[in-house]
Amino acid sequence: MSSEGRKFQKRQRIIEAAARVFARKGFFNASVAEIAAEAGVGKGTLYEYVASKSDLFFAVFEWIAETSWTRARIGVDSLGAPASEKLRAMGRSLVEQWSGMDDYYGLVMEFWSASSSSELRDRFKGVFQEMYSSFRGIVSGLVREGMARGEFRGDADPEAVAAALVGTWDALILQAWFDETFDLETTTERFLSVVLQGLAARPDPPPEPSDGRKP
Amino acid sequence: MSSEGRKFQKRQRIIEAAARVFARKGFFNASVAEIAAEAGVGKGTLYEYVASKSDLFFAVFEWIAETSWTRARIGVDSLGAPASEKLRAMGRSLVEQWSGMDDYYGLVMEFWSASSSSELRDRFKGVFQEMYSSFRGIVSGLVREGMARGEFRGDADPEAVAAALVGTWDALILQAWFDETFDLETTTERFLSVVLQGLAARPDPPPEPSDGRKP
DNA sequence: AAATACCGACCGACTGGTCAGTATTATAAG
DNA sequence: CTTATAATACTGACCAGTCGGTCGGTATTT
Repeated sequence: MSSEGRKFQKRQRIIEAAARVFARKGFFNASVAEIAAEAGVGKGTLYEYVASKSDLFFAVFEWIAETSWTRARIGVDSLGAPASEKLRAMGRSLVEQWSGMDDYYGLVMEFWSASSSSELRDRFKGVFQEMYSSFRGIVSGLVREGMARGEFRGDADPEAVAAALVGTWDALILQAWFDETFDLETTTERFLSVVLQGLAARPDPPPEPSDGRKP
Repeated sequence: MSSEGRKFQKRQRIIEAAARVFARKGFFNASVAEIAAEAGVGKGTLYEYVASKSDLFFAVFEWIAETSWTRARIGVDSLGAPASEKLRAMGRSLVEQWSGMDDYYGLVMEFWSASSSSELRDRFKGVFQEMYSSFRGIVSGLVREGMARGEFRGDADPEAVAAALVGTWDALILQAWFDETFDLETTTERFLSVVLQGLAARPDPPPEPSDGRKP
């Protein structure tokens, strides 16, 4: 393997080791020495691959954001399905994904916290905003699709629904993380049903009245 | 004033000073010396009133939790109003409250983060769970009320709706915190409308059709 | 004059980052 | 293939600085 490739790989090893340690201890309680040990390298070596502890933390953030983001899109591609089905699939896939990320969830807290103070704020905030915004974009796109198809009411506000829905998923996952007795799947599913019910075009009155009479 | 009372008052002064400093700097970057200075006392004196930095942090947490909790209940007391109206009022009051708490919002991050690592985890987690659970209780109570009145569909799941709704409010407030261009009021209002629409007993959207005819 | 409240210099523990020196690998020459 | 040499990778003892918490002594109240 090329020298470049090896360097990259070792850097990645360090990042993943750091992710584990940061998840266990939090940013401030994690010492660089411990991270180096976890990665199986000397402290000095670690500093050959990252510029500082903060940089390392940000690299971990980017890595997690990247992987979780690519995974998050699963399920939206069921072509031709009704928008409501796509939204359901999306919810399921999100919930499923995060349920398997227990180990790293503490990191997310740490990221949020970092994005609200410290010198890293701006960098974190930017990535966060970007991520959420793309995510909202997908969801609002689905809502619009449903509206265009006549599946959803025409007077819905796609942006508002998307923002809220994304937020709800987030919050419910968070809640499940806090309270292991919380039934994430069921709650997500049922609430989404209510929302979809609220979004549905009126099922009762025929969309094309044409019963021969006029008001 | 009694010696007891004065002690209590000075402790409170220290707690509030700590809240400011923690909000500015975060738990780890805030030094006890700075907090003492902000409170206008010597470091040694501070330690007459709190046992440790961690203790102080937890005291701040309890204080914020207490005050924000008491404020959060505003608006639910509009007796006799339809459940949907009460829910709307609740949403408004929450949004309004947190919009005014900008200064302390960073603290919330810090609390979440603390509740996911460090020795303080269990204490924080407990209070958080308690708070959310009571809050969900109020909301699910409102939903049940609406169901009993025949205002909401009979097959709704009050727990699920409550959990999700509380989560949504949280998440939207968070979003507004991250993105100052975000229109919190409108989004909250519109999404709640969708949800209420989905909860409504009759899936008959127009509130005042009243063209004189019946389907 | 006793008791209480207050103070900040000081201590030990710890940490991020550095660097002089060692080990390993790549390259060149014989 | 072997040896010599340059280059790269690696290491952990060490440094400078910070911080939570203590304590002996001073000011204030009772």
